Amino acid sequence: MAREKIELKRIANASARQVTFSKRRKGLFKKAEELSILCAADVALIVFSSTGKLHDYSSSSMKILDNYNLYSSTIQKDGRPNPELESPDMKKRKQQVEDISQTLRNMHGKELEGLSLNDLQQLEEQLNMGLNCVRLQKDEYMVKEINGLQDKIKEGYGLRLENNDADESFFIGLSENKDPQSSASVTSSAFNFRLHKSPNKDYEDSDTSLQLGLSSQSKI
Amino acid sequence: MAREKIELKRIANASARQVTFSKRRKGLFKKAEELSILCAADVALIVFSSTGKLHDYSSSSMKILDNYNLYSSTIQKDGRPNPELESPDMKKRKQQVEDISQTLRNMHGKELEGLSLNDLQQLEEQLNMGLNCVRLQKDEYMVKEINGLQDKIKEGYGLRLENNDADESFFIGLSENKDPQSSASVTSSAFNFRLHKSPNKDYEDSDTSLQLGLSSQSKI
DNA sequence: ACCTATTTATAATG
DNA sequence: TCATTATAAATAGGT
Repeated sequence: MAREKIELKRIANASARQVTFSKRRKGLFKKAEELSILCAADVALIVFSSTGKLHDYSSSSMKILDNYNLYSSTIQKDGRPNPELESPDMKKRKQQVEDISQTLRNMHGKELEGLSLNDLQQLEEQLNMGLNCVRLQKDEYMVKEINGLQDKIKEGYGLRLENNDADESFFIGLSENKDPQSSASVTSSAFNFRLHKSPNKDYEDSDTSLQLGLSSQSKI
Repeated sequence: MAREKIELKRIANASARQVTFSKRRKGLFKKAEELSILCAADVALIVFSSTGKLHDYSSSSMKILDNYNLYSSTIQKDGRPNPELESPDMKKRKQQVEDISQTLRNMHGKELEGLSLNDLQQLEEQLNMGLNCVRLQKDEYMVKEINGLQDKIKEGYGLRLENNDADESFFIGLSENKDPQSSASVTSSAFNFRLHKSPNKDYEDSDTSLQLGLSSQSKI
């Protein structure tokens, strides 16, 4: 649109390229604004010059982007996001991950050095309560399993003995505990069966390396 | 740029506005691409029509935006981000928070229903190990404190008795344990002093509501 | 930065 | 949406 038509390819001369960049960038931003006004559209535009300088425009209703998410789009040449220009939203999310991970590491007994005595006692209490719940759940699980197996065996008995007087004393009487909070000090009475474990290791002393999170869950 | 000049304001007629939107959007995207090619610039452009439809362009070196962060910029009119158009990066981060939170809830003995017996045993083991570490750290903390106090008292004695034969049998002999892993089964030997607690509650039965995370840390 | 010949974009219309 | 076309706007090259 000028004295002569130019080919659509990178302008070789660096200073000519810079001049053209300035002119066309201005034009592009103007057109972006016109579009947003004339057509009531939301427009957001980011331009990096070849020297790396950032220019951006966003229409009023997208102004939120300015301090929200648009800056999170500012990827550097290498494809990594620029943390300087990260959105507050992403920053918040990252901080959240960091905080929870720290709590989780503490619950695994790691990085306790900075904690006060009060923190440590709270932590101990939480771990104790968690442990209680887990043991109760484990008990419940196993009680169900055992009852199921007993039912199966009984059934087999019934078939073979044609519903005659089978020796019921074979079976343990187990009742399922629905409410984990109802039995007070279950800690020591909890089953401690070992499954899938080599028998020569004591439970409390197991040197199984600390698993941070269960198999299906994220690493810290 | 046409038969006649138009005023820079929202086009009143809806269908005329739609036509102009189509034409000008096409022009804007063309100019954006030209700028990126001619000037070796990185350009990213997002346009929402007034009907809410999304159009976007990004130059090749910003293509990363397509599956990275640009879509996280797509805020809806109400200012909330649209989860549909969230960046994979943000999705990943959110999932991470969700996963870790789930692990943390499990460690607090919550939402155990879906876990297998194996999961429950792993969890129990982790909690046991964490508890050991926390108790060791607490012991260490208190041993230091006690030693410090004893030193202070000794000092006072020394001043008052002018370094004469004070009754040293008053002091407990305590050694600091630097390595938490070195003493094997500390669980039952750990101190269980209660600080900042009402004395009428038993430790194991405490109905203190479950605190998810320490005071300085995030809620789940 | 400005100038201006020329190209390009596009408003109105069909 | 597509095509036409008169006109406005953008801009390449020169200063």
